[in-house]
Amino acid sequence: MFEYLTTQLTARLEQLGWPTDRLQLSRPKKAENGDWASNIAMALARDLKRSPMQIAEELMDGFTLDSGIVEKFEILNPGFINFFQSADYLTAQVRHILKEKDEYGKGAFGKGKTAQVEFVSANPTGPLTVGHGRQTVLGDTLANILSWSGYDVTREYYFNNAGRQMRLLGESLKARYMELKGESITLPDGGYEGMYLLDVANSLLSEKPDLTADDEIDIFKTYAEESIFAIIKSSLERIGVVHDVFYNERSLYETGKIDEVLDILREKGLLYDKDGATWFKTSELGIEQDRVLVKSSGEPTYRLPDIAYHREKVARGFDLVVDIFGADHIDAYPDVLSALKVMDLKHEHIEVVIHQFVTLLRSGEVVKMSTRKANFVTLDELIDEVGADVVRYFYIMRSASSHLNFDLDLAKRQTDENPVFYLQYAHARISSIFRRGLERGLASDTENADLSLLDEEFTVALINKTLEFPEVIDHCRRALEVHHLPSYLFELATALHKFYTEYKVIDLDAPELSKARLALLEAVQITLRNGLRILGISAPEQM
RNA sequence: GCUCCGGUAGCUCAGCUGGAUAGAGCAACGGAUUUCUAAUCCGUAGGUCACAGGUUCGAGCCCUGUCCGGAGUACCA
Repeated sequence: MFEYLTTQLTARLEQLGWPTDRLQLSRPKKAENGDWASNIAMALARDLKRSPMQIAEELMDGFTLDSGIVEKFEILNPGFINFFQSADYLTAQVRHILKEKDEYGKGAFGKGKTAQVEFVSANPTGPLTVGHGRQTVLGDTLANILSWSGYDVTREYYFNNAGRQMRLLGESLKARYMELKGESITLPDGGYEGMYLLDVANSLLSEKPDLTADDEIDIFKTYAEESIFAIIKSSLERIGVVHDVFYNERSLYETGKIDEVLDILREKGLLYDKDGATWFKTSELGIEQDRVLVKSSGEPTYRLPDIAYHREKVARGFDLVVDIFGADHIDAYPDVLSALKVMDLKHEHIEVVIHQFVTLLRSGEVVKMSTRKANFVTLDELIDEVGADVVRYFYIMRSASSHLNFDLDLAKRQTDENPVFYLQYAHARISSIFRRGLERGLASDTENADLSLLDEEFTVALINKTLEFPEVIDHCRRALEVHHLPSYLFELATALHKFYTEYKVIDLDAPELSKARLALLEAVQITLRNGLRILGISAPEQM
């Protein structure tokens, strides 16, 4: 209906010689204002120098619409045009859902296009924390949304196993290892104190008991990296996240990509040496101050490989590139983007999603996060405590730009008040009705059901809710915001529960109506299941 | 100081690129079950959309300023 009205109204506007780019259609909040509404008359009032009501009248005068789709329209003060859908259209849409099944909600916007979503990208220096968790679920869900919008999506994890941090990790492991052998070696300054390194040291000791303090740091570094990556990957797997590409920063050095960036920038006259370091004249590119790309020690800062990496992303030819960062990396991307700009590379297709921090609440108290891990802070521990489904839902139920309060007490409640179970219950409830129907000899018979019987108030409301699903997916895709989906599914579940309370589905005295309602419930369940699948949350048959 | 995010009901938050009487969950209070799962539904109450100006037919949303909270402002990532 949206597409139909859009094309019809656009044609009408052209016919009158009025601008078409201001056309907007939205769903009114109140049912009495119709199923779709346009504010075009008010939007054009200024240009046409006429009253919105007059414009609406002229626009709609003699304008005929397919009665199989639009039953009627009304013009209301101050100039809204409200469209009401026909009953035939409604039932046709239910049939559409039943036909689409697992495909219902998929869009065509990204058809034939590729997208890359980079997320997590934590260096293998320790287990994923609760903070990484938000980014993990956010990125994966967004990738699902893009995939549902038609894109061919690559999920990518970028990591750095060169440089100072990893050397510190190796030294920290070495210290732990020696500690186990009874030698006291102090942790390096700024080293990693987490107890997980003790576990790693233990397994290293059992595999290679003969290492000494004189052995190469690389042995420890490599072992630490591999062990910790195994921990990280297992956490990702537990929460249902699979990356297609693990991109190693080191390869950028080996292939000379790092030097290429320096050469290009130098050629552009945007590099200079000062105090033994190489500086990038970002101040000439609208950034407050110049940045160091290569330290006086000869090691690059993180900015340089980041730039080279993004140059590679551009070269790889994605139609859309999405970077997910935590708020603490907020200053990293302007440098990268401005570097791409001066290298004359495409950059408009790169989108950055920044998410704010996560605060854990237990018994109403903030759980203090410390790198020394006094309280539980790892993603694994969170999954242990509340389960993967709940973790996924809670992480994306709020907009990424908002601070997230993760209420552990609410998350752990298995019985009540927990929105995850509310959603899953809606799905299970439908399955339960199907089972009941089968017992009584009433199977869902979508082919022969007379859907025109579905005309009661809360039934129509429920159908309308299921029809919003593709719009919600598209909204998430446009805005690169995933939190609209859980909100929507919650509303859909509410509409279902309301329907359930008002009407009896299995009614042996009214088999035709029962069949129609069963067909509708099948459409609702399809919608719920597809939505839950995008969220990466299970859809139980019974609870 | 500067940059970014936030400030909406007691609490946690929505509010779809400016639209119709600002919404939901939780908490509080009151109701609904001989009936397909009550893990549900209905009702009541709760608001100076931080504050002050501005833009226009219309502002929670846009602009300017102020206040409060968070993040950043490294030759850490």
